[in-house]
Amino acid sequence: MSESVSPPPVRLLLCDDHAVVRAGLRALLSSADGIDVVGEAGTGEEALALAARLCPDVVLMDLQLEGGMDGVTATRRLTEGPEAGPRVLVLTMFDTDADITRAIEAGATGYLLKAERPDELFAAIRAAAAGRTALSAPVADRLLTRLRSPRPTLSAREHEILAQLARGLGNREIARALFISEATVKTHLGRIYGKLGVETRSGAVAVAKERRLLP
Amino acid sequence: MSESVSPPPVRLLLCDDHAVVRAGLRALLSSADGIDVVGEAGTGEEALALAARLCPDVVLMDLQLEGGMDGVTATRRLTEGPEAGPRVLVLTMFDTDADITRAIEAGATGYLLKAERPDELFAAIRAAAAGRTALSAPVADRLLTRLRSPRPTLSAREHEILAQLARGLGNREIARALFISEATVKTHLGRIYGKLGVETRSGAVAVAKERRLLP
DNA sequence: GACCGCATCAACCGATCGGCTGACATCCGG
DNA sequence: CCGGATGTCAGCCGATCGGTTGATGCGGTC
Repeated sequence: MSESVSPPPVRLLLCDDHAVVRAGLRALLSSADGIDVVGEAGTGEEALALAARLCPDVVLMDLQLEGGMDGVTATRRLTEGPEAGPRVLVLTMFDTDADITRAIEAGATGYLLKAERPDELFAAIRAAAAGRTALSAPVADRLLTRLRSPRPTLSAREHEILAQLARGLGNREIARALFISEATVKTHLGRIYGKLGVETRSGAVAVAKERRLLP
Repeated sequence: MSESVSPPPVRLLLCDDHAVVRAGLRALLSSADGIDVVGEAGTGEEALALAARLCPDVVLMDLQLEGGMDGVTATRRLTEGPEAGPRVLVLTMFDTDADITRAIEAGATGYLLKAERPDELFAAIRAAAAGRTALSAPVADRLLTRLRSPRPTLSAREHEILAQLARGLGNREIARALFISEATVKTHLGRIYGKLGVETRSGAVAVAKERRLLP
């Protein structure tokens, strides 16, 4: 090695809406070499404010946040903009296609599952600080599967239809809600069924909730 | 006080399917006086086996467990039986009516949210060890609200119907799946609609997913 | 300009759903 | 022993759904 002294520690900001989990992570990470937890946030807004003030190298972000801003939005806000923001490492419970996609599109440097072993977490944080991507094995799997057989994505209009559907509305009511004719609603529904691989409205709602296509 | 020496520490068993959270909790609790983490389990089955071997005073149980046995079942198994088993303190993310009810029915001594402050967690663990009940404030709120205006609860059979409904099955298919007649399915569905306050199957699925009445 | 995806609409038809009434058996607690 | 809750089943009917075919207009892209 050309380095004789240890490199500066990674400055880390925690963002998770569960205080217990946050405290647990802080306690856990304090035992890891080269990682300094410089702050914790319980909401997306707090994370943005603290990041601006503390200039951490890495933000460890949970995607599921209570209240206003969700983790994806917070990630986007942290990484957008011209100046070099912090790297965002997503740490979450779910390896859903939609979650992974949105997080990566939002600028996340890595995507880890909470089911991962703790030393993987340490390694991923250091990797993220160096700008390298870190993915949990199941996440990487899903990405590759996706690339092999690209999933049809719902159009914006189809999402709106789906949202109304999930409220239990009938075709006529959906039509009125969106200012279109009943016939159009049926056309959209047919396409949605096709894309989601279902045959009924209930099935569509179930799949939509499953893949978190709806708020 | 009549005690001049500190009481024996609480022997605690962790059960959570996320390794990172588990490690975090262990690290966090190691800083608390009078609490000894004697083991961790990642599944319900593991929790039962370890509890039998380690005889912990308290099991800290997550309700959402991957794989076979869910947290409610594990709790029931731990607390049922004639001999004095461990106290089970539920630590979970959701303060849903259904979750709370089922956990308490299964024999949980307390119900804490992961959003709680860490020192509340410490206090709750000591309370549970002493056999006292510990509830997070939002949980207690919900229980009281429930008592004031009792919600209609779905019967076991209605839950099964709902589960099939959420798979997108038609009445005939649900009937075949549950070995009953189509007429019966319709009868159940009608009652489910009434209890959930909806008028369509899609609405029922949406509400069910909302209230986490389904796995 | 031709092509294609997306959104829009119409009309039709068979299958299914939702609501209704009424019935019977079981089980449990007062 | 009787009521209440639950689970089971039947028949009826209007409303709705799901699928189909076919058509129009609009915005991009090659």
